[in-house]
Amino acid sequence: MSPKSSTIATGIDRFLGCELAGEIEFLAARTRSLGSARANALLAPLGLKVRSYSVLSLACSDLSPTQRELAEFLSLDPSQIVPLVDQLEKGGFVERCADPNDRRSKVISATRAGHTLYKQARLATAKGESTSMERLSKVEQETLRDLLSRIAFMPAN
Amino acid sequence: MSPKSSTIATGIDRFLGCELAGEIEFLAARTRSLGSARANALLAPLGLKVRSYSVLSLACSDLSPTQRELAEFLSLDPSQIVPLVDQLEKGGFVERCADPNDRRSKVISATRAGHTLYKQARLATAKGESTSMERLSKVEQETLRDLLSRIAFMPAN
DNA sequence: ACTTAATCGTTGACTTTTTCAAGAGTTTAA
DNA sequence: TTAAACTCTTGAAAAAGTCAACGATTAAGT
Repeated sequence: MSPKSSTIATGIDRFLGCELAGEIEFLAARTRSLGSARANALLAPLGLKVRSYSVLSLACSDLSPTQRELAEFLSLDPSQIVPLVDQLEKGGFVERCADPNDRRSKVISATRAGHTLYKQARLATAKGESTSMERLSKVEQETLRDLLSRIAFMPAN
Repeated sequence: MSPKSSTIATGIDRFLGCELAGEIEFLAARTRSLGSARANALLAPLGLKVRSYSVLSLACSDLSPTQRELAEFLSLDPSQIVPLVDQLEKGGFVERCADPNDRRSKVISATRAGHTLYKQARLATAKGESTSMERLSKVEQETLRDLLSRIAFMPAN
């Protein structure tokens, strides 16, 4: 047995010590790439992708997000939100409601069916996340979440 | 003064407590998005983007990566490496060398000019990274790097 | 040795994602 | 009341991602 024991050797181990592997932007990119591939696979049976899942998640919150807010929070162009909401609306999972405070905006809220779908989808992403994090202890997982959230919401400056 | 004091209010603060904001995959996506936008802006004067910078970085290591290895390490399709190396080669920063062990492979290595360019580029990305991480202490930064690198290199399973 | 299967870089076609400018309707400020 | 700013939407164009196939080369099976 030339590789250690448990996991499959990927062949990139010899790059682990290189300078690039120490840059958080690179690490974040790889983390996202692996994570979203996994999440997409788990969400596919529900007819969702990571993007549409994210919109559904916010629509299921009690925060009544506008499309503009969805775009900013999800790091997307406002024009990218349109087809995402279109598709969820077509499936009957989400509704565009008039914003009482500002008739320019449209507030996205989940229907009953949307909430039901989200419950299942959330289980899928939670499963993916626990797979991604399986090499970290519970405490480490919370630390990671905290540190990441502190740099993920920096103002544009 | 309605916003606190220092930093610009982005308007997404009210979403910080939502369920999605607690998912690492989402946090990694936002981190990458902010980070690569900043890095691209800093690398642009050098004629590089994050992608080409990453290839150059590995070419400057003493690891003699093949294109296949570059693809795997950078989470890209092998066919995406081709134009990246083409461009760097055209600029005289990188060379495709025959792999003595396997004539199918091509080893990518940096030229003198490539090393020079990389030194400057590395300064740019380091500056971007320190901006990204400015809300974290030095110890926290190292913790984040360690935790992320442990989940960023999981085997495919 | 010889055939078969697998791998590497490359190309080309195709889909998806990203980016950007502009338009119609609405709100805010002057 | 006009002008400027903002929201959603559309459409076009560029960039990125996916995938199958090819020639050249290596590895495996017999």
